[in-house]
Amino acid sequence: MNTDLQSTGLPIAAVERDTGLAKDTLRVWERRYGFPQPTRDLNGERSYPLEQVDKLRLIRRLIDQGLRPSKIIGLDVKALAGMLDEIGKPRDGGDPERSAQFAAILKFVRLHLHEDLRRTLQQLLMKLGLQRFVSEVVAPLNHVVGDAWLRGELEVPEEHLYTEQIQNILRAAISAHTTLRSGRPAVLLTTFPDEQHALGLLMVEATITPEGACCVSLGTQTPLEDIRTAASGGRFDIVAVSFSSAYPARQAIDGLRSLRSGLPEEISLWAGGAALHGAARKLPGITVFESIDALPGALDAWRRTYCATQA
Amino acid sequence: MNTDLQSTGLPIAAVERDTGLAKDTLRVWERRYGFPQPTRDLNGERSYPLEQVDKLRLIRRLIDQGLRPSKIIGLDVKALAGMLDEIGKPRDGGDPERSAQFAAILKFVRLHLHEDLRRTLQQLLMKLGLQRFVSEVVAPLNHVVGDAWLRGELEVPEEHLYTEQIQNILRAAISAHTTLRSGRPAVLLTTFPDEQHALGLLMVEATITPEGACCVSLGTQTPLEDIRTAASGGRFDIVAVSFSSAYPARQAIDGLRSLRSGLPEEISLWAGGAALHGAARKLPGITVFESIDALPGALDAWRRTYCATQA
DNA sequence: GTCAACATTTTGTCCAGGACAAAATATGAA
DNA sequence: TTCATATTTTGTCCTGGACAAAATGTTGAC
Repeated sequence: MNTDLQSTGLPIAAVERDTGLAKDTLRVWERRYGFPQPTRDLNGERSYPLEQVDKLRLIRRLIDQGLRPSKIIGLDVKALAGMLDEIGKPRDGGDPERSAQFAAILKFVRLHLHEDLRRTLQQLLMKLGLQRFVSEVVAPLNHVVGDAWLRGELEVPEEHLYTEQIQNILRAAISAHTTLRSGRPAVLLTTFPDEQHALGLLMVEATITPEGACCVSLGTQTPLEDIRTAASGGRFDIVAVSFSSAYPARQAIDGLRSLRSGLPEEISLWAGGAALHGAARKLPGITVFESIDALPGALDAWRRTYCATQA
Repeated sequence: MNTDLQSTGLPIAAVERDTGLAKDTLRVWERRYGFPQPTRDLNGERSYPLEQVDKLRLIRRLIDQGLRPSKIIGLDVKALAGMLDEIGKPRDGGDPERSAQFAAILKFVRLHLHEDLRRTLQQLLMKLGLQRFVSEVVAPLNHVVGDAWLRGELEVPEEHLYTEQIQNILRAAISAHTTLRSGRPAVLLTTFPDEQHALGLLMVEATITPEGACCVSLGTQTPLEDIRTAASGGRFDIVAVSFSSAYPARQAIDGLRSLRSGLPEEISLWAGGAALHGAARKLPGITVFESIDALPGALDAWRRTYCATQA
């Protein structure tokens, strides 16, 4: 930990934490591509200037979007930011009133106006109801915030503030729907070991709890084997797993296949999240969600298949 | 990711994730102490047998408790488990009825009886009220669960289940106390970059929100510099930081001192958590909490100092 | 045209073993 | 006791080589 809050450069371990790039990767990039090019401190250890760390962050985001290091590592910060803009664009295009609201919310996040943020979200929740709030506000807002973060327009605490507030509102709303003790289906929610994002799980829970499903969330990062035993032992009907956009698609697919084969046939496996777009056909026996809106329909379908009576 | 759910040995990266011991550390222990002694796979890469990983986990826990690698790395699993038992003992010793309740809760956690777990906690919350629930149930339960986890009596998903349920209950209860728009003091809650545990923050929030404080949580892992700017820019009166027992004491102390010096004098800095026990005198200008029970008193003291009128 | 099989390049992670500063402990003085 | 100083322990960093897995490019069959 730096003794000064102001420091001229970060040690390699801090850069690893900040950018998510492994120490080995940072060193091998330096060797291969000549970037980053940290200065050395008195002990001959790498010290990364803040601008280089910023650029590394941008590069990291672009790689998560499918670009390759060698293609982009030589570009300057402006060009990288431009590419992220391009990628962020194809979204949006909804109701202009809603868009304006999103812009306002983003402003609240940026200016740390937590009161206004909370109030605005709460009002939207009241107006729309939980399910529409999730699909029409939270989901697109995640994209807006994600894009802003991608472009470096948000700092860490802003992103945290946003996530916390959304979580608070969703959790509160979910717990207001006092679930049926033994609602069906019983759904086990969690993520794979390298996935830290819990928001997707909450969105799922918020969408299907009002439909009478009985959700139990294990939070993030549950080992595969443990998901299997928890699902089998807990009389669950469905295991639902979510993946954020940064999660490696291959790892998700392999993991899901492996989990599917280890799970009793009568337990359904549901999966969704940005990492799985277009991967449905590679995952036989698994219900892949391209959008959160598909959840209620899938729930109905499940009930028609497995239950004589509707809930 | 392993293709098989069953595998004979884990690669070094998986062991790093599982045990929290850096790859470099694993390799240097092997060189110095002869343990762990992984087999090699076809590519000559380390493959750690599960028993060795289990032992590493125990060693990790003991090191977190202040023991040193060279003293314990040669012991067998049984001896290590025994030492953890010793350390876990000095707790307990409360109301026998309450102890029985804790044992029951622990059983629910172990057996994944989420319904019973939720119901029992909810009942205790109703009976005791939020503040007493936190100090008389959540705090000691954390110890009980933490000790069980330390001894390897709980698996990952059980620990997750417990944490999730407590979080759900606390968040719901907190949001029921619709905070005064501009309650005083305004408190910014967060943790340092290497601290992932959010439960401490929620406990603080649950304890002081009913007292009329206005809490904003940034969640875990906010960079020091960002805490500073967020606090200064957001008109906060108090910054509160929590540390779990695994957090390195030195790092906490250095970080707090640094944060204190970077923060305007009129903003108070509060800190608490297992990592800080007995560290109060090393932290002048910082309010260090040995127990969650001290929070309401400190809040009163703050109000007497900084406000003419009580809230 | 799509798809599968194969060849090539790119890329991340692993390895060894040396070095060294920071943390923990032991030792001695006030 | 409490402080300052020496010694040991311990985690992290270093270099530069190696190589498998992933991504991409190519070919040929359908």
